[in-house]
Amino acid sequence: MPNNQFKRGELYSVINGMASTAVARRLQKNFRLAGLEITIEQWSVLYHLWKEDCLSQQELCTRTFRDKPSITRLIDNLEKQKLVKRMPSKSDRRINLVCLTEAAKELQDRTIELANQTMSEALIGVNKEEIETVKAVFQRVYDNLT
Amino acid sequence: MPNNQFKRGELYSVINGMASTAVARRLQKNFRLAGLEITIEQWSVLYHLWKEDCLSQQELCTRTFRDKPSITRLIDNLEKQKLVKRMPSKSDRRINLVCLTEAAKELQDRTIELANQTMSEALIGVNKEEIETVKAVFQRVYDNLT
DNA sequence: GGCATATAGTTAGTTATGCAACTAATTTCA
DNA sequence: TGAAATTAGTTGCATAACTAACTATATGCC
Repeated sequence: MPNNQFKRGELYSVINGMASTAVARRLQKNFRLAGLEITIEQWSVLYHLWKEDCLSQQELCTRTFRDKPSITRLIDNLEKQKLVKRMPSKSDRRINLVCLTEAAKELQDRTIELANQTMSEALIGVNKEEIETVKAVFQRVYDNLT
Repeated sequence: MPNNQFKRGELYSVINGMASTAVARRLQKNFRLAGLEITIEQWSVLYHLWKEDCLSQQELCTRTFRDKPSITRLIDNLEKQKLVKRMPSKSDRRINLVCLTEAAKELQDRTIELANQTMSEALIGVNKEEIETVKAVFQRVYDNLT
């Protein structure tokens, strides 16, 4: 495999510090400019709940690639802002179902519009095949390591 | 441009949560298993100093894609562990030059070996052109947003 | 039934990130 | 020359990350 010809530390720097944080910072900034007081981390949780409401915390861990304490505290903060509510599951008393409030549902269109604008800006000059390659590589890296 | 056919939130999830943190977590774990008590963030600073010693904090901001307070505190912690030392610049008294200690120089070979192993594992089944595409896309995204 | 094991979630402690506001030194330029 | 603007670095505050250790509920199996 030709991997050994690659400067790995360089890719490490790139992956860990550059594009993801540039996108995240810009999206966060756009939220702020629009007067929205949520963090991108909180938004990424809401994003999954908009696709499917009332997920367990464990399910949110899986879908957002976070560990349990991180989700616990993100949900704590989202609950403080009255954007989600913890509901006890009836079938398994260990489980909290995390459900959207009306306020969170109203955020959906505005923030997704901002995210789309931000991603459009970020992806100027990047074609579809390149995006597919990035996604495939990331999936492969993730699968290799978990 | 075909970007509008792409589900942007999906890429956002991928970029923000998946591969980079999987790589970071694995590298951090490998450091721990080897008995090395440094964080990957600290390592990424050392990595740039191994390439060129005695950089200013501002230069480290640029090279590691971090802001000034982050570098200030990373250097604080590295200094506590006696891995770097702040040296006042003679030509400009505003500047701290961050220089490696002997202890940090001894870490270089061991940790770079671990990073190479980790990246090899992460990149199994990913070919050179795909890596080049990822790097190019990330550079483009970064340039688009900064 | 009851004990061992697994799973869901929380808490504590340390590190890191981002922003805003600050000090100190340097540069610009009228 | 000297005031204004710029640059380097620090500090305070809030949020978020990971690990390890914890509680509570559910499941497996003898």
